Amino acid sequence: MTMDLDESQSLHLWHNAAMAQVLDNVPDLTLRQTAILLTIYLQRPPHTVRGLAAALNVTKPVITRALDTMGMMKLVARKRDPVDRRNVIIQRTVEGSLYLEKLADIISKSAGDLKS
Amino acid sequence: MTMDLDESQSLHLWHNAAMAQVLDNVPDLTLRQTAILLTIYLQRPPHTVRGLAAALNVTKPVITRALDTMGMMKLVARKRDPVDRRNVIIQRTVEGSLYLEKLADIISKSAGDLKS
DNA sequence: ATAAAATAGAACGGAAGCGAAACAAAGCAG
DNA sequence: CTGCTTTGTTTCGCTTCCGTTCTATTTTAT
Repeated sequence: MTMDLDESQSLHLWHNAAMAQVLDNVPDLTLRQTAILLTIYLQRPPHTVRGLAAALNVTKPVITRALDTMGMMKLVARKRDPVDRRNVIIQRTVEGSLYLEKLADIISKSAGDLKS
Repeated sequence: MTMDLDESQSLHLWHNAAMAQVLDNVPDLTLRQTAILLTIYLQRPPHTVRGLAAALNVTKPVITRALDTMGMMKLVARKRDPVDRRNVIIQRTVEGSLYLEKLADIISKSAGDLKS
C-alpha cells in the first residue's frame, strides 16, 4: 500500500506543518540541516562527513558547519573513528531523538487535519 | 476521511521531500518564508504585511524581508491598496504558482514512495 | 622513509537572516 | 489644521549561512 497524497493535500500538509513549526518557535533548521539530521537518524550508521556530503551532493564544509550548529544544539555528536582516525563518526543523541519525535508529531497531526 | 500518517512515515516523508529539494537545488527558502508563501497561495486574499505577521506570530520586518526576497525571486508581488494607501496587498504570480506546483509534486511523490 | 592521497576542518569575503528600534507616509479624531 | 494612530519599511549591530580555497592530520603507496 502506498500513501496517496494529491498535490493539493501535499501543499496543505506542508503548510500546516511549516506553520506549526513557526508558531512553536521550533529552533529553525535550514532545509539542508533538516535533510542531514534526518539522514543521520533514518539511515543506517555509520555516518561520516564525506558520506553525508555525497548523499546530499553538497561540499564537505556544508556538512561540517551543519554539524557544528546541530552539535551545539546537542542534536548530534561527533566522534573520531578509532579505526581510521581521519574519519569522524556522527552519532545520534537523546536530544536529537526528542527533537525528531516532536517533528514527527507535528507532521502527523498536520496530516490528520487534512480533509480529503 | 483523514490522512493517517504515523510518526515513522511522517519522518520518512519529510526526509524524502527535504532530500529531493536539496538535490534539485531548489532555491532555498527558510521555513518562515515557506510558511508565508503557502499562506499567500492557500488562503483567501487579500493578504497584507500586518495580516501575515499576525498569522505567523512574527514581527512585521520579518514579513517585509521575506517579501523582498521572494519578490526578487518573482514568487510574489506587492501592490499598494488603492483604498487605504497604507496597506500593501500581496499578490500571487505565475512563477510562484509554478514553484508551488513543483513543491507539491515533490511532496506527493515522496508520499508515494512510502511503504506502510 | 618519502611522496601521494584522503579526510575533516579553518579562513575568507559576501549574502541574508534575526530582533529591536527608529522612521516615513497615510489616515483619523478632535 | 494639529496631533495621534496605523501601516509598512529602513536601519543598526549581530549571527549564521554560503562557496571557495587553503591547511592539518592520517593513511596508503612506492
